[in-house]
Amino acid sequence: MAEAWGVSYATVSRTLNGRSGVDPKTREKVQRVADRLGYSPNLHARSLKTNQTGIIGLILPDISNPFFADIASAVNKVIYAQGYNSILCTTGWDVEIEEKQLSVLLDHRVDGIIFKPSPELTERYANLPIAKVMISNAQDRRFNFVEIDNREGGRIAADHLSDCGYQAPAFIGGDEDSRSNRDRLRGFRERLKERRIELSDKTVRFGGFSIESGYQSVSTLLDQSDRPDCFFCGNDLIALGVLQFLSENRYAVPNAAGVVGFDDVYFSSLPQIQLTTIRQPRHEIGAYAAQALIAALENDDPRPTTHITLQPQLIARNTTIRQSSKQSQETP
Amino acid sequence: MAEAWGVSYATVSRTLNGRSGVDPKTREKVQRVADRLGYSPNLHARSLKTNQTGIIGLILPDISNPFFADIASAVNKVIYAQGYNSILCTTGWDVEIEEKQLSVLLDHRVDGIIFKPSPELTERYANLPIAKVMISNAQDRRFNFVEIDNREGGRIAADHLSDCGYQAPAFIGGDEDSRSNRDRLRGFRERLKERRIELSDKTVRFGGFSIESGYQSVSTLLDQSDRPDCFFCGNDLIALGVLQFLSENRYAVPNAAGVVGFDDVYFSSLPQIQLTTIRQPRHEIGAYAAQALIAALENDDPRPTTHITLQPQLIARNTTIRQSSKQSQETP
DNA sequence: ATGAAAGCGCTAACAC
DNA sequence: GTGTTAGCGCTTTCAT
Repeated sequence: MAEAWGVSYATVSRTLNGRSGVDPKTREKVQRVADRLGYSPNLHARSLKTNQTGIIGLILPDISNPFFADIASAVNKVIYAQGYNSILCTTGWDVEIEEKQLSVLLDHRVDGIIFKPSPELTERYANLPIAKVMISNAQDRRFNFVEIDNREGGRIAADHLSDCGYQAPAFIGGDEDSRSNRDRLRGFRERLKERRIELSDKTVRFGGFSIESGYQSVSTLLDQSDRPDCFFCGNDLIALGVLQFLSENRYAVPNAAGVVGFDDVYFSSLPQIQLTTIRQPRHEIGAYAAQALIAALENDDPRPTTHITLQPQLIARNTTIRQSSKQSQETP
Repeated sequence: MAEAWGVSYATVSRTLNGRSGVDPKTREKVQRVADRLGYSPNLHARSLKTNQTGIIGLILPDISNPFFADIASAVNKVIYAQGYNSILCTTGWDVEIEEKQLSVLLDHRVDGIIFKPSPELTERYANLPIAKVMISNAQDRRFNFVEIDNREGGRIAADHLSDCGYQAPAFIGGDEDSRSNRDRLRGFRERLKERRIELSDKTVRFGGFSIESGYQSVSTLLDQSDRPDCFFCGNDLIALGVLQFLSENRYAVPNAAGVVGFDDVYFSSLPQIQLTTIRQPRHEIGAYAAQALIAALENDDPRPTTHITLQPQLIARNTTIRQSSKQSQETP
């Protein structure tokens, strides 16, 4: 701000930051000049001095995936309200890009980060001397985290498919390295076992978290001799791919084949889709994560304090056989 | 970087930025120390000096909308590759928030911005002394812009619905203030007129760009005495809302009612949806915008040079009556 | 090839 | 209530 005006820089700073100790008249005068000049404070200079940037870093795999888009959206809503902004980094599920992006965020001296890590990078994140919140995963109490009880989600799916009377379940996952996916499979398998249904390795497939991947996997599974009669999918995109293949190949859903997704992306509820799925409260994930980060930012004790495990929920729709009984239906 | 090591800051700077004029031995030594210390350059300090931040601002209405999510995704992909990062700001279609976010970006001294403006703020953007690319809209040659020929999109829809034999078209738009929406309506109406079909004001409705809005609007339209037999919707979300209502109320699509969307969001192609729509090349929009911005950044002449108008395309699927003839079908 | 030093725009003592 | 000033971590002349 041009100091061509008759006050010192200190006074300007005090005024513009609403600090006390400025004569109301001076304050008003400065404010007017600032407005007239369209003054915009240089946040970099401020950051240099204060070691605060008002920016939080968000590392997510893929924002074209509505699941992450909604999380990002919820995070932003919360942090905007607190005067923060975010730099969103997407990794495309690529570890190297993720590492690179992380460095960039650090170079930008973000106040904190919210991230969905690839497993390989967990240690790297753990050692970061910065406020952070991890989304999903690992029950690693070195972090603040917000996660979904994926194992329970798997159990819920197993119960439901079994209740529906399906006999030959299959699991179609995304990335095999994904911890959340493994947990879903684990819960699925263990609950099936309790119900005396075996989930053989031949009916477990991994691909990616995409429509195409689901389409591919189900095509392979139905080529085998022991055909599954139902599919628990790692996410809704995969399930949509499965449904697409089933529809194209004239498999009757839900009677000839049941499909359960994971996430409850918003279009899963459309009348034309009506996908039975395990809902993750995406908005809550993002909102809680943001709140946790802001709490960490305002807390000088660096030890993690937030460990939130959110419960998934069965949303029974039309891609599995309707049960008359006690299930939770979409419209109770 | 602690200067506890026997070289001057200048040498460190030269080394780390790959400037010439450093003895290879010194260079290596410095590099090693930097690596060992996990040195992370303070980008704010650098920015203060260089007036460059390597950050570009992205202002979009709503990232939960897959249309904008895909644009953001494409933008990021391109700018990452050039060593830039982005701050993504979402406005929730709220002008005040948009203005606020814009100020924040300016305070952060972003190198440039890519934005989808609300009409009220266009002047504000125009006066910004910063590299910028506008997405969609206004044919305003004061800007670099990447836009869709919305009017042509409306004409295409009119041609198609008319070819299908529908007689009583309706238009269900999003925000009435949206220029792109008005252009679609304009093209729609003018082409209908050429074909001797009148689009009365009673069959034109606006709401928002959401499923709920489409659902509401169609319900009102079908309550009227002159019932439309087909709907051209401002975007695919609206169309999905329309389809939902139609499905719940047992209107047979496409025979009793035709529906055309706009955007071709990826789930519109699902077997269960098969929405006829006017495709916008979302990825191209984002990619071109990013390229244009980078070009502007590297060009010291501030005058806008990029004016790209992308053509929408009819994707005929199952929510309109199939034509045997010359239409462009999804799978030719 | 390297160092010294100024200065980017701001904040926060500290003095008056 | 206001001004002076040091310094945040860098880049970049200008000397040497």
